[in-house]
Amino acid sequence: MTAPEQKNSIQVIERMMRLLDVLSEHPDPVPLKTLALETGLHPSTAHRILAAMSASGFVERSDNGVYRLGIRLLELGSLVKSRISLRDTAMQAMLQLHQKTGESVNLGIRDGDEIVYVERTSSGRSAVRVVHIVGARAPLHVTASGKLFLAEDGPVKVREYARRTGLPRLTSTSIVSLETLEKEIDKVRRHAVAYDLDEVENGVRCIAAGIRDDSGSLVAGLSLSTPSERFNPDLAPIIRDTAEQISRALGYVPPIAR
Amino acid sequence: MTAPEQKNSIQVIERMMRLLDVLSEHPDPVPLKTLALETGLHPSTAHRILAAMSASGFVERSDNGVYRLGIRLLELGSLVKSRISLRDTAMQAMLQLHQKTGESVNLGIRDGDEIVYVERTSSGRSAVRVVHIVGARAPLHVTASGKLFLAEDGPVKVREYARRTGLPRLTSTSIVSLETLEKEIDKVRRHAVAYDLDEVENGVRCIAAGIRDDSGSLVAGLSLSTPSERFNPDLAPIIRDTAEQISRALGYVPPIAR
DNA sequence: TTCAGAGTTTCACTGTGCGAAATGTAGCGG
DNA sequence: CCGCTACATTTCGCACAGTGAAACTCTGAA
Repeated sequence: MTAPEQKNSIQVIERMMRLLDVLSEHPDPVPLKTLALETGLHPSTAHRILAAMSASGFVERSDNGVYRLGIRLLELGSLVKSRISLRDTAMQAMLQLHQKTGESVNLGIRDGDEIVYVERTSSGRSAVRVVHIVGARAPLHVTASGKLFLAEDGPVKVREYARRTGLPRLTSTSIVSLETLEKEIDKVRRHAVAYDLDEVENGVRCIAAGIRDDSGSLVAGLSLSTPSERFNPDLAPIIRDTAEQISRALGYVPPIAR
Repeated sequence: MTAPEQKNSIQVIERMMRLLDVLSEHPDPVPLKTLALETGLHPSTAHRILAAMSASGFVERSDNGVYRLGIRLLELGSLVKSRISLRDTAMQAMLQLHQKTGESVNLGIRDGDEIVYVERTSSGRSAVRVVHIVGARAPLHVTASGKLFLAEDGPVKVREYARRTGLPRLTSTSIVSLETLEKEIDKVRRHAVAYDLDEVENGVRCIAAGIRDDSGSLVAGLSLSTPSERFNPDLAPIIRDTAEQISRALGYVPPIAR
């Protein structure tokens, strides 16, 4: 089997896509016969592929035997949407912030007990290394963005996080006691901004503010990283403003003043 | 080839779904090696299936060779969403309820033993996170909407549900015994309204009422979610009225008063 | 430059997906 | 009720489509 057609091609998957295409063209549920006709597949072949897709939720088969697109597509589609809109929306604002400040700007999202950096504007001036590279991860309690998520969690979850992780030390200034962490988190909550002062990597400091989506959820941390000697806390308001700008673009509606 | 495994099963499609599952669990793009490891597939097999999915838009492969879920899933997912016929009908009433109460309103439908959230009005005031995101799922017995569906099932099916799922605990207040669940379901039946008191997510409470279609079937749960400290059971009648309004619009005819 | 690791391509092999045929089901009309 | 039709579902022998191992290529780090 060396046909040139084999390149980038698996027959079953292509047939499956054809079935999904036909289903997507029909507003109403579709019977097997129609699907077989419009895809050109043998009815028993179509039947079997539809059964496999039905088992995985890609297709839904009702009692009277008609098929429509299934709920798994909605779930996966929602993931795609949420992952695209955050990055695309954030990137422009990040580049502007980068130009204003001359420092690297990072976008970090939460994955369990860690921050994962998913976007970054590059800066020739930055001495920042390993930690803030796209794809890199770091524990919540030593990163500015991570502290935002812990502040969102509330005291019980912060304690659970501390117990679960043991608050590992990365540098001599890392927070390693629950008491210190809780105090830090309180400050984060009050100021809606967080700092990382040489806590994850020696010689690197960050300021971060939270990005929220249309449901009000904290979905990412926007952080500015600088070498320690260039650290400037006066940049906090501008970082907060940028994060708020991105949040609004994501559909976030700030709380009514109380 | 007569293995019992063949029932409802096509190996390539199952492998494809496994790859999609892994990608859905990773917020960031994933390299081939990781995908092969986490799915247990041989790298060349994974590579080929990913290439086939990439050709159809189910997966997107970037220049540096990492993979993420693709745009075709968003397209198909949007179709699924738009075709849930109750969506348009419900949305207007949901927005009104949202305005009246200032809280987030969710529309959840049943998929087997879980509730899937298919619509949501956003609220800047809500601290609600992961669970009620569009596309998210949660077990029936710990969600207000889910309890409506269990009440509709009847005692035999509720017992089967409990046996089948083991009533997994999500929080310290989750219902985990059949006896407690049956009592709760009885209350739901009597009041035509259901509650979720920190049972699926700490710090979040819901009130839900059922939406019925023209055949009288329960087709969705309309729920109002609030942070626990803002929980107000006095909102139950207004939620019930809104659900009834939507039901009527779907052609539901209430039973003759008795 | 070399080397290691990841990604990509090739190919012999076999078991998985295939279509034809048989069987089952539902609805309709007499 | 029975017979018919159309569609759906299941069965099964078969061959080719999908497979994994090996070879090859590429990339980045030392």
